[in-house]
Parts: sequence; C-alpha cells; structure tokens
Amino acid sequence: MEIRQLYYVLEVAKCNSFSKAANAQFITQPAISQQISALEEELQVKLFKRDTHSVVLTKEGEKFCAYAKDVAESIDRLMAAFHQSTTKDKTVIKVGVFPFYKAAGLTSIINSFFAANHNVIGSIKVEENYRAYEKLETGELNFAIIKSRLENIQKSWVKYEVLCSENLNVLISRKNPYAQRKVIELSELGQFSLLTGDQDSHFYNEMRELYEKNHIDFNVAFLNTGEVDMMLDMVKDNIGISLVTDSVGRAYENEEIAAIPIEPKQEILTFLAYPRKRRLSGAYLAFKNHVIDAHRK
Amino acid sequence: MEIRQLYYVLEVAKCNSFSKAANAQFITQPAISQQISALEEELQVKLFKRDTHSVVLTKEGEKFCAYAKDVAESIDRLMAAFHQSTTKDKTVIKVGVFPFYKAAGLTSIINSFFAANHNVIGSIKVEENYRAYEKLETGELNFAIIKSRLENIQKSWVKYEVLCSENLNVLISRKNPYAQRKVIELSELGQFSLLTGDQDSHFYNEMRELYEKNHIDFNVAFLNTGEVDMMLDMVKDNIGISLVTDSVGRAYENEEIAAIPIEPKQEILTFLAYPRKRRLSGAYLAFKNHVIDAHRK
DNA sequence: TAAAAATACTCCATAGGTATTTTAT
DNA sequence: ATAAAATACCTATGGAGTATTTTTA
Repeated sequence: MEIRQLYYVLEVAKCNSFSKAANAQFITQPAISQQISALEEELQVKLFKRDTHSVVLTKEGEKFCAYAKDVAESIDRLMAAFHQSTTKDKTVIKVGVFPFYKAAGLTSIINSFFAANHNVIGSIKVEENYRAYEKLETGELNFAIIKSRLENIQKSWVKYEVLCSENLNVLISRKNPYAQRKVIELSELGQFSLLTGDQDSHFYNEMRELYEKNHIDFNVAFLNTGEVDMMLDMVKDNIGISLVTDSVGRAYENEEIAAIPIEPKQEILTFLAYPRKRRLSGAYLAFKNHVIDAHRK
Repeated sequence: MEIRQLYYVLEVAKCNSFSKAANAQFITQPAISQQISALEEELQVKLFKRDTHSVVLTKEGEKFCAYAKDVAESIDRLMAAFHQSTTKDKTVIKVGVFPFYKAAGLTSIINSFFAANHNVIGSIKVEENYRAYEKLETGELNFAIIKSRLENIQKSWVKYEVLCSENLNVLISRKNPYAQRKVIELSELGQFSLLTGDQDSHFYNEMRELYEKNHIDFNVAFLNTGEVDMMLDMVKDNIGISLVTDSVGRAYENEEIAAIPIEPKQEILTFLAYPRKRRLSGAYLAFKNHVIDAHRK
C-alpha cells in the first residue's frame, strides 16, 4: 500500500466520483482507477460500489476511510512538525512576475487557473529577475515569469519554458519628435535618456549589455522602472524613454505616449522559470501546463 | 514523502547502521542511503549524524522518529483491520515442498535462510503438486518447490525458476534380480509394480503420462507414496518399485534398496514456483534468490 | 445514448541494483 | 588499513499518460 492510494480513496469518497477525484488530485481518471483497483486487489476488498451515475463507499470502504483518515492525520502531524504542507492546507503556488505583467495579459491567465481550481491558492508578487531567481532557489517562489534575452537565463538550477518571443519597442512621449517615426534604429538609442531598473537589477544589466554590445552610449535618466505609474508619467513628460516588449508597448500606447519598434529587431523572451531540483507534480504541474497552454492560443 | 522512507528511517534508527538496516529491509546499503538522503533533502533536515563507526539520530531525527512511529502505528491499525501484515508481524514465508524434500537436501537450504534472517518466519509443509498450485493461487503458500516434467508446469498464473534437472531412477529392492543391473531400460518398467501418488495427484498423472507416452503397461501396485517411510518399506519388501530422481535415489540407497538409472534418461526438473500476480520484494525476493543460489553451488 | 469507469498500450521517472569512491578512525 | 556511507551509473518496474472500450441508468 502507498500513501498516494490512501489519499486517492479519501478523495474519491469525498467527490463520489473517480473523474472528479482525479481532477482534484491533478491526475487522470484512468490513473486513479488503476490505483484504487490495485489497492482493492491488495486488500482483497471492494472499497467502492461503482455505477455510471454514482460511486459510493461499500461497508468495507467506510471502514477503510475511517482508518485512512487516522493515517492521514498522523502524517499531517509529522509534516507539520517539519514545516511541510499537510492535507489540510491547500496547495499554495507562489508566482513572481515582472513589473509590466498586467499589460502583458498575465493577470487573466493566472487568475483563470485559480478560478478553475478552488483547491489551490495563488500568490503573485512582482519581483525583479535576479531576486526572482534567488527566491526560486530558496523556495520563496514556486514559479517566476520573466522577460529576458535567451543568453541571460542559463542558470543551472532553474528549468524554464519559453512562453513567447517579442521584440523591443521604445516607449516615448508624443512631445518628442521621434514619436512620429515608424521605427527607431537601434544605433539611435544613445540619443535618448533611458528609464531603467535599479543599478543592481537584472533589467539594468540587460539594458547595459544591449547598449554596450552595440556600442551605444548608455545614457540613463532614471532608475527603478518597477514603479509603473511613475515610469509612465516620466515617459509622458519626456524625461526619458523606456524599452518594452510589443505587448506592453501596445498596452501603454495612448494620446500622450507612443510605442515605436526598434530596428533591427531586438528579441526578448518571456518564460516561466521553476526550480530544477524537484520534479513538478500535482497542482504545480497543472499550473505550468495552464500557463503554457494559455500562451499557445 | 513515501511510507517506505519512513520505515527505512525507523530501521536505521533501530540498527544504528545503514548497512544493517538495509539487510533487515532486504535492500542494499546504497538504496537506503539514497532514500534517506532524499527524505532529508525534502524535509530540509539532517536525520542522522553519520560517522564511520556510528550512526546516531540527530535531535531532529529523534523528533521525526516519534512522529513516524505514530504514522507506522496508524498504518498498522489499518492493515490489521484488513488482515494484512503489519510492521509488528514478522514476515512469514510459507513453502510447500514435495514429499522427498529431505532426501533432496532442501531442509538445509531452507533452514539456512531462516537461520540467517531472524526477522522472517518460515513455514514448510509437504504438498502434492496440484494442491501446491492451488495454494499458491489462494495465497496459502508463497512458494512451492516442485518436481515435474517441464511440459507440466505451464500454469499461466505461476512464475517459476528451475533449480536443477535430474533423471529418473528405479528404487528397487535388492531382493529383486534387476537390482544387480547397471541400468534399466524404460521399456522394461512395465514388468514392475509401481508405487505412486494418489489417483488424483500430479505425481500419479505424471507417471501415467510417462508410461502411456512410451507404451508401457502402467502397472500400479500401490497409491500414495507421500508416506515416505511406508513407501521405503514397500520397496524394501519388493512389493513394488518407485521412480525417484538421482539425488533422492542416492539418499535412499542402502543394503536393502538399490537405485538404478533408467535409460534413456528421463528428465525431471526441480523448480521453485510462486504466484505471478504480485512482484516479489523484500524477504520473498531474498528467499527466492537464496534458494536459487543454494542450488547453483 | 450518453456519461462515467474500465481497459489497453505506451512512456519515462525513479527505486533499487552493482561497482566504485570517499571518509573517518 | 579498514569498515561503512556516499556517489556514479544502470536497469527495470510501475505510475501516470492517451486513446479506446465497456457498462448501465
């Protein structure tokens, strides 16, 4: 007997359905069917009376559940004593996102997962890339959705799934004559003051690398663009430009601010990062798949 | 966390040694080492203080064991309620053997396993082949050591390991003139009265098939040779012959009884049978390997 | 006939094996 | 030097997946 099987039985008993229990446990119906059959075979007892329109515990099944709850509780006590999650706790998925996540449409993607899965709790926090990486390692975050150039994500202890690829745009005040342009040449960027992240941030370093590689004057006007509203005001007031991806640019474009594509295209990836060490399963795997699927369509 | 890991920790705590615990759990030292490391990693806690000459629980390890015992007990209660073996019970290995097992040297082979493994209890019972098969299916036996011709063991629900291959001998009274012979031709068997098993027994059928296949008069003198002493007396008194394998023949040969090889050789296999359905593990696997190894050397 | 469980098969992650290395007395 | 645990690597089992069939209200 495996603890897993015991939890599956309790879940089926709760749901009165193999399919629903499978959903709740983030596995498939055949998987739960097999495991319960295996357990019934091992114990030489039918735990459920199956029927197309109802699944009910047999007398023996009731007995099993009584004992199983006891086992589950003793395991919960152990897990709680070692600060691990118990069956009483809902699974919490902690996600770090980049500052412009809302404009990039992440809110609805993330929310739809938690709306569909009431047995899971979400936690979203804006995190600077470097910080997000650290927090993935310590376990403070389960996932981070990050925007970065591919060459900057080779951390050995994270796995990642690329969600989409976009290109950089200049977010610029319509007061600025360049706002009329169809495109801005990469080489012209030195002419603008740049709004960027803090000096020790991933974004700052990404930008600096981009400029230096292309021998552009790294002309910074202001740090910490994490404060989105303030950054937008600065752009509007023509204090400086900001470099953002297509989707973010489109979201912030208005009568005061323009988003102009950079030529040649500067590719930026959006990807979902998570710790390499432990394999994803259950709700975590389902969340990963949800985010990937949502980006595909 | 897996229950398995929990049991391993409790065993190591009991043995104060990874190797000894591995032995007790019938796995290897690296396997136990890995599982405990994995658990420590998961719980972010060192459970044991390792040292070449001692393994002791850490403070956290003590705590873990306290909770783990609780879990183990609740699982035991569940298992007991469904007539399954608990951690309190020693594993019982029930073995059915053929009537002449002692002469074939099985006693020492089987006993040496249980002598070396005090955490396992053995149960040996003489069983007629057909009966043994049934009891393997019902679970009344875990293993059966059987002598049979290969073509008669194709039961789909047993697995088997061939232990040795021997040839049939005629066990015959020295009073009988044929006892002088170096060999007895298969075709000559019809001249003797045969002592065999009960009419519904596997042995009886095997013998009858052998005779019929070779067009020999199936001249039976007496049934039920399971009673070894009586059978020997009957042979001694020249009431009939018995057909036995080389090793058994050699064991029973004395100044009153001779064992004469049959020509052409009639091959009989000795094999270890066990139910196909559940995969062997732990003590059962160890027992299987022990029996096979003992026959190899 | 439609909804749900069972079955058939496939795949891959991992438990446990063997061989070897490291470590500490 | 030796005894025991850790590590590296490999194999094979079985848990969980997809696709399909069976079942019964």
